[in-house]
Amino acid sequence: METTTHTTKQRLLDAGLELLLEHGYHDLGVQTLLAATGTPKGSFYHHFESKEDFALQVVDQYMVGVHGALDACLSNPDRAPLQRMRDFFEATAESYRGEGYLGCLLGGLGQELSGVNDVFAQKIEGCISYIAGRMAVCLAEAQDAGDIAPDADPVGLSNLLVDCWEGAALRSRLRRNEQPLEAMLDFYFGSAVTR
Amino acid sequence: METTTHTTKQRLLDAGLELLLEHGYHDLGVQTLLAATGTPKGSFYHHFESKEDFALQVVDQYMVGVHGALDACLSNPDRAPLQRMRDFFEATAESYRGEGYLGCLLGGLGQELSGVNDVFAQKIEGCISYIAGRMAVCLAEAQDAGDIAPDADPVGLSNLLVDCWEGAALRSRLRRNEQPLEAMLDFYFGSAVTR
DNA sequence: CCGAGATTAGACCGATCGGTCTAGTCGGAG
DNA sequence: CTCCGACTAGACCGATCGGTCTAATCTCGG
Repeated sequence: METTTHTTKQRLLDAGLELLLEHGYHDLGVQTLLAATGTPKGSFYHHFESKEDFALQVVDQYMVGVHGALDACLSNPDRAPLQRMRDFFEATAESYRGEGYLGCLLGGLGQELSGVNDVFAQKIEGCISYIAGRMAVCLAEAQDAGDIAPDADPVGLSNLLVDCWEGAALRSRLRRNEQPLEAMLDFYFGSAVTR
Repeated sequence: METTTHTTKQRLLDAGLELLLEHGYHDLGVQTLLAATGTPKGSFYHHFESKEDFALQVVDQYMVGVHGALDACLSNPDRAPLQRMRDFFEATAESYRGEGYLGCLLGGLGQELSGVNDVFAQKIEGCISYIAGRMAVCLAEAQDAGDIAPDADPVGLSNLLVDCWEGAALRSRLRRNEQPLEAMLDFYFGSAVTR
């Protein structure tokens, strides 16, 4: 019926968001996922070709949320471009808090699988570079408004931002707190890009 | 005889540095390691209690190299403090190049295992914070020399540096090139900290 | 030259992995 | 009511996992 996709499939994807973030790919067994959701194995393999296919669709599911947050934050007319960007990361940090500071799913799967699986490497790289692209648009607006240096490179600065964010998210996962995230944002928006 | 530790054990640790970086923890089977080094299983479990024990000792082995590079770079009297710090990361980037840009072992294992294994989480956090501590010393020197703002926080800036580096290393792994690493260093040393 | 501990050697183990298969259940179109 | 495709249900499969065990083989002090 294609409403919010199928409920069983959706339930699996939602559980996948949580479980893949916590366990990573290889440490999450299909059985664990099935037990956590009360799903029989036949259903899983009806909806997904394989565990890899499942994880890739979980990433798509993750990106649905990212798209939503990007649209909500970056188009806010009441905020300056740089403020809108920071709003997005503050909202992301808030959702990390709700998960117990386990870092970023993209970073986690990217780190674990990109050495060995090109499909995943390219998928995650595409997701991250998409986010950076959205940031670059905002940085260009900030440049037009005179908020950052006229000779700055919005694309370069946007990739830097998401890269450093991923690093801060990893440290946040190691420490289970928000401090690295906030420190990174303060540095980037407070003392660095602005000038 | 405890010369450079035992050769079989050392051979396993050296192979572990490579293989764990490429495969990560769960994707690297003990059998693969044994086949790659021509070691029988009995030897492996004679020298190591378990696969986890092995990986933890590989991290120790990794840190031996890090200590060496830190000592070599950070005590160079011919370079200013900030230059010495950048020297270290440039040397690290050079070694990443030799591995085909697979990122950082600490970041890789930390990301994969810290959600599920506290021993690893604390081990990796300790390693990263040790590196940051060494950087903080150098930043304090830079502050004394007037190279960074007198009100800057060396400890905070040093953690920021290693966090952002780990993020750049992840992106470098996804893209298999050095660009994110250099961009991050240019930003940090070029336009940000200095002032 | 002997004996003992360190190390090598690899067959073997139960558990778990991802994935397949067949049988049953369900809901709605005709 | 019938039928058919979508979905559920879980037993089952071979492969591989980390780890154990026993026996053979080195190494070297006495």
